Amino acid sequence: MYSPELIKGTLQTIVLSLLSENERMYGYEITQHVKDRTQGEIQLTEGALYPTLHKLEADGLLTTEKVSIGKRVRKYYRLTENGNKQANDKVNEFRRFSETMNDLLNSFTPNPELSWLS
Amino acid sequence: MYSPELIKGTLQTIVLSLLSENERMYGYEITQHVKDRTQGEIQLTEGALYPTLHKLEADGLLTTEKVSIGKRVRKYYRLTENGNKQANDKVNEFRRFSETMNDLLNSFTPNPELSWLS
DNA sequence: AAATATGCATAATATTCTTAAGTATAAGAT
DNA sequence: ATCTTATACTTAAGAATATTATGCATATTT
Repeated sequence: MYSPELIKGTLQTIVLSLLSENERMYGYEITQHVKDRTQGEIQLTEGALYPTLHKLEADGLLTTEKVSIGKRVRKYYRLTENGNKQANDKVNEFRRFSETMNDLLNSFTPNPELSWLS
Repeated sequence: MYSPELIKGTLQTIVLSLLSENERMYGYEITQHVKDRTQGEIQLTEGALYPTLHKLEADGLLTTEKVSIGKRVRKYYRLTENGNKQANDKVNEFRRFSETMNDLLNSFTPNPELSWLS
């Protein structure tokens, strides 16, 4: 697992991009999808995911539909047009950001013994 | 500029990696260095940077020395041994994370018109 | 029958950042 | 000379976002 600070700020990007590939998904499905696709390296917690989904819905980027599965109710999320635009923007931004960061860290070579260490 | 959430959690990584390349640096120098090297795409704010430097020092990852420049006092930061280890760890972690994320977003192709949009 | 998996929600807390204000010296422009 | 911008550090208030924990309930596996 990655230290949690790193994942911060990428949750919306992850959710929107997954919903761009899949017509509709529900919360639990999203957590499993991410876990599987990252070999367990990114595990979304419910306490972070659900509030985020609610916020994206409130912002008009997602719509919901409830579907009964037996006695349980599943809540599916689907992108709006605006949500799709945001998905494009967010994913592109992350890719640019990750390049910028890697450039910035590029001159860095792990060195266990720097001469000037105190 | 990137949306601030994205940069969250990378500040320590940035600071530690820069101090791994440069024997010692002071706060303002770090902000300028990052700004220059990222073409202004990442601009550290003082309100974020200085508390972080103080925390890293409190955690024993950095040491400080004050140097008088005329009437002003400049505070230089330098890695400790532990700080250097953390620098290695943090940079490696970010690189892995950025790969994981890019894999996760990989199947994503920007598409302005998904058939199922609501 | 018990344990695990599925499924959603929210409150309390912690972390980390933004924004803003305060303080002060140095350098460049008008 | 004076004003503006750059240099340089600090801290407080507030916002945003996540962690941790709790609660509730059904379904499946052992």
